Amino acid sequence: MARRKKYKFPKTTIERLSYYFRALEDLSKRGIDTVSSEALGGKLNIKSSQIRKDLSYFGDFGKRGMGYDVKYLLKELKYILGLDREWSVVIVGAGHIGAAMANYDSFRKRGFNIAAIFDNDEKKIGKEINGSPILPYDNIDDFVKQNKIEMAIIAVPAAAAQAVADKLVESGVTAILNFAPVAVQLDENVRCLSVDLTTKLEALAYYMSYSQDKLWKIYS
Amino acid sequence: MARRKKYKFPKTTIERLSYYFRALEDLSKRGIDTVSSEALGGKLNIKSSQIRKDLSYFGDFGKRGMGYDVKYLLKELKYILGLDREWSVVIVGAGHIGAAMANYDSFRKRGFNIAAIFDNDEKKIGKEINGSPILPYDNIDDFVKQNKIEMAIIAVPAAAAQAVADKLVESGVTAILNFAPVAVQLDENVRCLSVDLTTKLEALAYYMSYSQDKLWKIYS
DNA sequence: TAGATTGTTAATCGATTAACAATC
DNA sequence: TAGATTGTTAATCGATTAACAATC
Repeated sequence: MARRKKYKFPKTTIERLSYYFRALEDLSKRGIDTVSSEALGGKLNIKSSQIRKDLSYFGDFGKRGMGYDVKYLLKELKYILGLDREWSVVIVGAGHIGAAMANYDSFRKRGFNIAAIFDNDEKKIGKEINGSPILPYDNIDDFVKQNKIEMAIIAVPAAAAQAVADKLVESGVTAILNFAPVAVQLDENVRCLSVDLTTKLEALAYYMSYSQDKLWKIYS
Repeated sequence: MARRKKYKFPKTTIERLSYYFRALEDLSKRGIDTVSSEALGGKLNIKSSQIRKDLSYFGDFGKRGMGYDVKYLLKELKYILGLDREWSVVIVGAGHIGAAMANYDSFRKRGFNIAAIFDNDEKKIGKEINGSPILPYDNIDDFVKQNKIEMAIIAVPAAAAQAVADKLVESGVTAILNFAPVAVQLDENVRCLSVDLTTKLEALAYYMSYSQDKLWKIYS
């Protein structure tokens, strides 16, 4: 295996690698075994030079004049993205979003196994969602330690998120996907990505409000 | 009302305005009526100069030496973000994610009303989720037109997303929040934000994989 | 007035893109 | 070889930050 070339690249690159990976899977399924950066970019609405640059941070995967071998690049991206292994994940919060995440089969397909869901609600504890048990929140520390869980999805109300995150990190979790609409403050060696659904809708509302006079020309 | 000053600002600014809005709501609830950019930034992990710059794109909201009046800035941000009105939204897809969105009360609190949910599944049609009816997908065009729906949430499988988006746009929708893991191609006057859950987890997996030798030093 | 904090400028930093030599 | 397409350089573009004069 190749790779690891430069040690600095835009934060957005990893996200795009994930898009490339998915598009390549699709091409592979359709029996296409070679693709140029131009063709791949067309599919994804991304400039070909952007794709070549992103890939160049990790190695030389293409053949000049030919493009990229789909299967080979898939294998390399799988390795780079850390998708060549299984990840055990816990979900905290068995509400609507937590449940939706537990039911999201794309996670499993990618090697993310939902080991358990934690909640405080007596009525939910003991049940399971999509095969994953709902356990009492009080047991989370032991569970995370015993099962060497590294990743967690936080799907609790904003007010509880920071405490949950702290507890998770204390137990050994080092990557968090956070759905609670707050900026959780964490040690910098813990990776935390937030998905803020309200903010997305609000941004849409903003754009809608000004769809008419989109470029503001009025100075006050 | 003031504002509309500059006509160009970073794409990230609107998202941050939404964070400011939420943090100010919290301050307001706690009876605090003045805040400095420094204090607000501390709460959100955002540099004070960033906050001042973001706000400056829209007007002069603060008082030198004093900071910002919480209630006043809230009112202004509400206006800027387009949250001073109600928005009618449809959800397409009554699966786990669609249902979670319909149940997400923060939307309603912000003035986003889920007018209806559309699905093809006979077993779901006729039921309702959190007070919103599930209607047959075939009726979506009429419904959107009759109710002048402007915003939509797409929560269908990847393969169906483009067709759904096209249909929505044809019916008059101009803003889309897309949960399907594909890049939907739309006319540029339609606003589309995507939430790609798998990509988020994959990015975390990447960071986990290299948490040890985070800064790559190995050249191949 | 003295201290605090804004709004804005200019510098820095980071990401994208075009262009092209290298090479399959 | 001629044509295609890479990987990389350098230019451009955009976003963040520090610094500070203005002013409450």
